[in-house]
Amino acid sequence: MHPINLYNTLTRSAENLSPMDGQRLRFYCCGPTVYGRAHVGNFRTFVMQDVFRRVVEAAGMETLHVRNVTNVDDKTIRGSIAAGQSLEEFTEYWTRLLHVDCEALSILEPHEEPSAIAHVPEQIELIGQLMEKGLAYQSDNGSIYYRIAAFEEYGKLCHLNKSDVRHNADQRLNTADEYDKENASDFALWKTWREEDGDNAWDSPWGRGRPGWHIECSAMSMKYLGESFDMHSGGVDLIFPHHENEIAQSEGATGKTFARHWFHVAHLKVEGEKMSKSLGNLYTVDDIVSWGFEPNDLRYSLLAGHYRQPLNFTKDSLNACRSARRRLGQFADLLPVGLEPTPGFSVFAPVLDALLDDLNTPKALGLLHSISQDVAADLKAGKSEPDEMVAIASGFHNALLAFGIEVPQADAGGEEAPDGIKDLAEQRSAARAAKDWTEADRLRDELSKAGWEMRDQADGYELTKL
RNA sequence: GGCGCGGUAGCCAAGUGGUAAGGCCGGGGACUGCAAAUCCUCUAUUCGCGGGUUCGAUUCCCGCCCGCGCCUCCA
Repeated sequence: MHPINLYNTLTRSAENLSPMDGQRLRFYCCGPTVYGRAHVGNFRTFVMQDVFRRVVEAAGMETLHVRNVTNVDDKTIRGSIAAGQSLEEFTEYWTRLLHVDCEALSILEPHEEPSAIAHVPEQIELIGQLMEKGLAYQSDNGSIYYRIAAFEEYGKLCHLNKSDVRHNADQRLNTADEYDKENASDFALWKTWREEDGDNAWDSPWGRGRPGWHIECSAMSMKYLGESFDMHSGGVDLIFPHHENEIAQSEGATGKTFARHWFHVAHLKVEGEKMSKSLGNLYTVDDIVSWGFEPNDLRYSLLAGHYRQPLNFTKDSLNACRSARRRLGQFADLLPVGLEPTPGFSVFAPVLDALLDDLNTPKALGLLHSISQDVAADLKAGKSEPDEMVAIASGFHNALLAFGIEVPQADAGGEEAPDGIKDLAEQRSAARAAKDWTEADRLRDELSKAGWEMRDQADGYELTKL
């Protein structure tokens, strides 16, 4: 069992991480708000969280992976009302599509996937503890707020001094909500019912209402992982305020360290621009597929940059990654097939080392290519021992699993051509046999116009759908 | 104002106090009737700029220029 070295936002340094209980590495991932299709930016975070899990497991550790879906908030409530559906119906619909996309991207299912709707009692219980400890208070309008002045360590994750916080720095805040708080930086634990909430209200000791956003993650992570666990993660935008507030809620209530290690994934840009609804660049997995790429091309491209660095997502990068994946596929075709895979990375061990070193996926992918080329050169030069090849093929296979990358294989077989296309192809073969190049070229053009590419091979031809 | 990140070939992107991984694109070659695919091969005397430390710096230090992120509900 190798520990993984991972940058910890809390300490601003890379630290070794292994299960604190010596058994399973328990970690929590902040999932999406399910009010629409998840976009490539969301998936950068989810793919990196997935690679974290795969690498940790490849290093011989067991995991307990919890990823929530947020289904009680302004956007889901507004969306469900607009759609004329219950909040459950509405958010279950988008959760199902999330699962479809995750599967397409080879993202492993978390062991638990709790949602806020299903954990209202746990959240109420936690708020009650905070009330008892004087860390929360009820305002005149009935809502419950967290009293950050009472939590000494507030700001330790995002490294902001309370005095340095510029309140409402980017003018996004709805100031109408702000009057009832003792301090502008206090945040809502329980929101009292308002007209626009419709039927979405639960009874609590403080009246009908709904939980605030941050409390669900504190309640659910501690329910499934315990009051203290190994790692907590999400996109960088969650560092403040979401994760800072989770720490305040959880550590305030239990007096114990919440998550030991905080892992945050930098944001994705699209064609050099910030992603935003107004720019219309919140691309989805379906968009990528409609451009003619495979979801795995997207996955590869999300691993092509280091997770702590902003990554620029472009169609060019998808093209590059598709080619790179094909290249790996060509290598895979050289390896023996049908063998019982063995554990271990063999000559590909440096790939795992790079991944264990703060999830250096760009370096690891580079090594995957360069080692593959070395192996291929040895194979072609007849310098490799057949029994070595079993371990090497397994090592390659295991390395791909650690990335969650799939490579196209020659024997995968494409789409079957319809009869009309096959007829044209046969005619062209005949023309070629007769050395009638003009007719052969004409038929190739005709096939191309019909959407099929015909490639001549030594012993026949291959048809590929364009 | 506070905190933080980055500037490496046409593009993407690793990296180290001892002289630049890898991928894509592009060039050349093999193969092919021609293509495509594939294979082989080439492509940064140089790492934003200016100083300093050092036998030696892209890598450490200082200054500057440029770009970016966060500072209350966006992965």
